[in-house]
Amino acid sequence: MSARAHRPTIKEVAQHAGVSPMTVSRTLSGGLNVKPDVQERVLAAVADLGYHRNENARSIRPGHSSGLIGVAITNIANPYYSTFALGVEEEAALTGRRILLGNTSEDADRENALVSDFLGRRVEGLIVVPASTDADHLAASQQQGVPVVQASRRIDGLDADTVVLADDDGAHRGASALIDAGHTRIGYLGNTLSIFTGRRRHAGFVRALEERGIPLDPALIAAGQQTVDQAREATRAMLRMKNPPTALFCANNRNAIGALKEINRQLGSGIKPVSEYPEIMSFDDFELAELSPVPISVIDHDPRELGRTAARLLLDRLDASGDGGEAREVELPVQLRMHLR
Amino acid sequence: MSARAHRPTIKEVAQHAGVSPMTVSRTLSGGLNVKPDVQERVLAAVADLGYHRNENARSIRPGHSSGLIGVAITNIANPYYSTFALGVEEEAALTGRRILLGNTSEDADRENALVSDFLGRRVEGLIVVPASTDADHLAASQQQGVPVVQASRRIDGLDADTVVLADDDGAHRGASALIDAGHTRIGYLGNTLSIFTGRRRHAGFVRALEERGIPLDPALIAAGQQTVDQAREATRAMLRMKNPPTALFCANNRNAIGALKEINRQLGSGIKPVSEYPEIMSFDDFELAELSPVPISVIDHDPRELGRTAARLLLDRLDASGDGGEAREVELPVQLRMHLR
DNA sequence: CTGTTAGCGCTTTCAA
DNA sequence: TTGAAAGCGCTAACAG
Repeated sequence: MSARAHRPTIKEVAQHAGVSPMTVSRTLSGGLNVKPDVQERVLAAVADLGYHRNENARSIRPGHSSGLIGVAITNIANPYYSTFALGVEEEAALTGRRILLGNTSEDADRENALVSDFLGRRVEGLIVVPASTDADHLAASQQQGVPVVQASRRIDGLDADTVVLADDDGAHRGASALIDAGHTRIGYLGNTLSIFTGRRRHAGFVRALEERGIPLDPALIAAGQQTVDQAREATRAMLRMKNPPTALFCANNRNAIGALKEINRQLGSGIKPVSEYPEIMSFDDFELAELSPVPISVIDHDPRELGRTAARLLLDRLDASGDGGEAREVELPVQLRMHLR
Repeated sequence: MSARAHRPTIKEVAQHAGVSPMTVSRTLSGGLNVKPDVQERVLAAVADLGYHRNENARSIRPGHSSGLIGVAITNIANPYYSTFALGVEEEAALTGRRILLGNTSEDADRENALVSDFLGRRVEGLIVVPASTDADHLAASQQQGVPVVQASRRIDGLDADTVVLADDDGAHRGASALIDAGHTRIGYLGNTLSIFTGRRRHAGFVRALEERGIPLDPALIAAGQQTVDQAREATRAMLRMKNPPTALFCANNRNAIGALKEINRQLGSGIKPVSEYPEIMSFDDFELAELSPVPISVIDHDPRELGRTAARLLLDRLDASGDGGEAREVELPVQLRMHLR
């Protein structure tokens, strides 16, 4: 537990090795034009003192960057986002970069503060799952040469690289499959339409119904649940209807899990047989979905790949050093995995 | 997508506001001894130029620190660890600090490299879920005045603040409860005994059996599964025994989920009724545990609180500025939630 | 091959 | 209340 409370500097290493700081610097940067035996002495001194080159000092020199990527996501604890973060981390680590991770809790103000803080720490770029609908802070970042990648969601009017899922297409295919299976009363559970993915998935869902001439019953639309508990409550309300839905379309894993929990709870009280509960279509796969008492189909995708792709878009731009051109937009495909009655 | 590729410095702000850099610095540090109207002018310039104080440059000045906490965990995608990371992030954010997050993938070399990198970036402290059994790199960090908190696991011979779960006690209580319920053939599924928690939970389990005079059948001990798939395979092997266990003790969520998946799969083929499958005791709660076809009891705890506690131990030490004294050891309690046949 | 000088962006110290 | 000088740790550019 003893603390020397002092971290050696390049000067001390130099002194220890009997050379100038420049020789230490050169040795640590690959050793060009440093005699092998001198290098050895330097490295020995480095090891002796436990020296670590100060990256912050380095980063203020012209031509040097921080090696930091700022990552702002809405909920670290949600497996979808943590897996996304893993993908970013892995890809960044391949180039020796590290991630500064911040949680926005779906709060635009916190996102603003986070981005501002990240810029102060001289991140090379930002990867953001926008909680905000406002482009200003991110546009400002780009104007200062700090590229932004928006992942999973897109902000209107932000001209930045984007990677999103095929939300509309996936939802459309999922809902269509339910209709194909004969469902006409399909409940919708999703997060608020003010969120990009919520809006797109809802749109795909609605489009499928319209195409097939199925009337849209407002009582069957519950958009606004951000948590599992809220989703459970919304499900409860829907199942209480005199003419309840025969299928539930869940626009994300929080809502699917909430629906499952509620159905499972009601099954426990044994009022109705399983066959009278709605089957489920979930946008997002999740662990243990297979234990569902009612058939559950999944609109599946890979959040890790989403993270990797976001990182690659950013790293591309960093290595292309300079403007790099047009904002790119990637839409990752989703895969429908059916499991119906 | 236009990039000015330039971030304003304090000098430019000063020029823009018609003052010296010092006045800008003072204004940004609270405005002591700066006339209000001058402050206004400075802040206007800051806003105009989109200036963000360079924290890296700041941090190299004596007396200033980076405001960075290095967090190294073994698997970001595991909800247990991501929730842990959330706890750390929240607590760090309360003091204006950010976290540098790295994934070790349970690899000691990667942990070493990560810690080294973190030290180079002048983190104020480290929070580590050790993948390594070697104390050297972390001890070295402490010697240089960078405190370390080890979370969830403890490394022998590392004199650092520690927060762990009541692994032994929890496992002991869980196993005892199974024995109380009449089980004598209890299968053990856990990760390798070379990992701290694996060892402790196994020890608590074994102790419970020994206390009750229940012989330890080596065929019922499977320690070494790190992934859900490995756990599934181990479960399969155990259920194939001619005299299979009547209960499974799962030492973490990966193993519990693997066991559940295997049991669920076998149920699908309808060879045996549910009642003939083992019930489960899981160290770690997890989402949708309640959907288990067999009764599942849980040794529950709060990974977010684990993260918060780890962060507080570290922040305490940072704010106590100086050695701060003895290494502290916190053992967070676990809670048994029974659900048996 | 090695060292000296200068300066990155910032703030502490001292002077005005 | 403000500014000038100096230096944090590091490394390009230049000298030797």
